[in-house]
Amino acid sequence: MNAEKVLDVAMIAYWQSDPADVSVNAICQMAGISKPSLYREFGSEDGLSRAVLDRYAEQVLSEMFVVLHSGKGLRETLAALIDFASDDPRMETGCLFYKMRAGKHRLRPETRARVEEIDAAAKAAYVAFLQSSHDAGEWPDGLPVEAGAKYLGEQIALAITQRASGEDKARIREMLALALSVFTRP
Amino acid sequence: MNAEKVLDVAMIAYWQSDPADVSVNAICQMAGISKPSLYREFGSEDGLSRAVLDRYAEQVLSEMFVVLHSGKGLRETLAALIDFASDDPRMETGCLFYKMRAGKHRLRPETRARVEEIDAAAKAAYVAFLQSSHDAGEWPDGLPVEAGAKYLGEQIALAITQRASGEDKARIREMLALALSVFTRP
DNA sequence: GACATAAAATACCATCTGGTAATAAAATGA
DNA sequence: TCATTTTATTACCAGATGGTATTTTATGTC
Repeated sequence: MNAEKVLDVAMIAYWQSDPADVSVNAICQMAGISKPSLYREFGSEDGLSRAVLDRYAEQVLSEMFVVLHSGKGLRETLAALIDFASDDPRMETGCLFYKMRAGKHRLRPETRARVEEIDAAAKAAYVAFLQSSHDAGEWPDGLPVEAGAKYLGEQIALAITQRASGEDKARIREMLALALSVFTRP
Repeated sequence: MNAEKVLDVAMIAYWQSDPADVSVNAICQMAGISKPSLYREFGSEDGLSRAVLDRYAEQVLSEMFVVLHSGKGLRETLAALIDFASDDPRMETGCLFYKMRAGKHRLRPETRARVEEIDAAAKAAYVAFLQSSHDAGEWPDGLPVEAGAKYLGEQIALAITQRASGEDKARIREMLALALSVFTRP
């Protein structure tokens, strides 16, 4: 019984469809283990999904944060975000974190709390990025950093969520670029 | 056994939480009827949810379309859409149609087909509205009408979906206004 | 080999789901 | 008034869900 293998199997299953649509039984079957084994390792379904989310955060989400903390300019970073959201093959079936956030009311306490933590961390990263752009003077007048950060985060989430529903990549890029053009207005 | 009353009860339940989280049993209990009564009237859960969606379309969605077909100018209509999405008390718990669309993979065939119909009708309404704005000359260069329509529709959906998650109305308005400002750039 | 210990699996539990067969109640017609 | 037909209810079904008590299998130690 390999805990890491189980986490991988569960992560892929949750990620490709939706956490709410994948049962503990199905995960056991896919991982080739018995249910009591899984429950001894993770305690509950909540414990499992929380562990999966942890793994997803450090394996996938961390790379998104890298883009935000690259220290490059506003335009370049926005372009990288657009590339990631609309073209990266890893986001082809959407983002597990956004799927969990969208169905937050269906999550049990541990996982839900972790989702909120990550959400707060992401928001902080967006704020830090936009604040540094503001300090560098590349920032439109009359738009508070906090509001811009929230807006940016939601637009990225929307784009990635649309990837999960099979939307055309070119169109997603087009729309996201349009949405983010408010940051680079002449 | 009053079919309309059952539809009302089911609509409110689906609308306030989420279609996927309300069981047939729960609806029967809330409506004070027995399950076989419901099944004789609507045939299946799919039949019920489809009937609920029909009712929702003619009672609620129709009013959104009225705004689009009012014949007013671009700015005024966008302002009305922003008002509706971010302030209308009926959207306080989100939009039943958007909830169904977001969980489309969980719907059975009848209801799913109806969702797709309504989606197409909404898209057509957005296109018609933007086309008339284009013909009136109040339209930014370099943005195809089709792309603008899709963008507009998704931004409204995003705003209303955020209402369902308890987001602050003022902030939603702020973000939606920012997103739609691309249509009224100087 | 015998024995304790840890890890696994089988088989089960209560609860819920959508859906129905059998049945009782009530309305309707002659 | 009595028989027929509608309408509603009770009681049930098979299947799935999250979760466990019990039993089996392996692993090391004397």
